[in-house]
Amino acid sequence: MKNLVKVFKALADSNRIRIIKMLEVHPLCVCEITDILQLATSAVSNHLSILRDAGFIEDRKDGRWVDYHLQKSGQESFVRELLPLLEAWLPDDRTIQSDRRKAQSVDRNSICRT
Amino acid sequence: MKNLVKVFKALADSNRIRIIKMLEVHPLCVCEITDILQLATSAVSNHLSILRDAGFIEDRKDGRWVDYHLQKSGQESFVRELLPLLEAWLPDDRTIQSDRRKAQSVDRNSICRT
DNA sequence: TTCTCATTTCGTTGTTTTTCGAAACATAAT
DNA sequence: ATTATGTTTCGAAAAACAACGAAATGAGAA
Repeated sequence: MKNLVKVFKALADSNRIRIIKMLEVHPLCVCEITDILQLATSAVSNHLSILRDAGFIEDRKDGRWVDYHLQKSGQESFVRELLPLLEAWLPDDRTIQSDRRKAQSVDRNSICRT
Repeated sequence: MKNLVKVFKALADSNRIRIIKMLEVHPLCVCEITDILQLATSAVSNHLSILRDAGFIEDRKDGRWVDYHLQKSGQESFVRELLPLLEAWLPDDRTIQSDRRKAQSVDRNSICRT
């Protein structure tokens, strides 16, 4: 029960739903997500840790970046059943469409060095 | 998107999940749910209005009571797809089991007149 | 109508959440 | 080793949320 509430809490925020929907395109690092969401890096990092603790995503070091990707076959059964639903949802949402377009074309090398 | 967040926010609370799981047994009025959750009536009423606004439940007047029931075939597609998942989840949760047992045997006539 | 009683709304309190900027960390590059 | 840079953690401020009791509402019963 506690786990299920944690899973739904993770989904109860529009920025975190945007993150999941852009990770459906392909893995992204923190600075790329920050660039798309237009939030402070610390806020994005916090959202990512909430999604990770709920079982939706996993991180992997890649050079000096940390890539986040969806855990479609993770151990959390709630997540395994919810991710396919989410994948079919919001196909016509303007914000989601724009996010995903940006996710396809971001280049971390040109974006991150402020 | 706004709707989807509203749906997940509605599920991001253990008392509201308990309500949904007990309504799977059969419709209940506010005072019966209050008796099972052991909350103030006003708190239960508020939870019910959040679930109603999200599309999970509907109310119907029955004498001086208001019965709430699940909207399995409602118009909100997110809810229509989520309710079957929820129905399969938490079968072994002690709190849920106890709630559902109580839901089967509550008698509003003996419970409500304080 | 008047009374009763289940339910909703209101006002308040304490907790949780979201966000930011700054500081701390970690790791490549020089 | 030292610097540079992507990420995380910390501390604080504002907003959102859940709970309660009391007052208001509204629909049956008398």
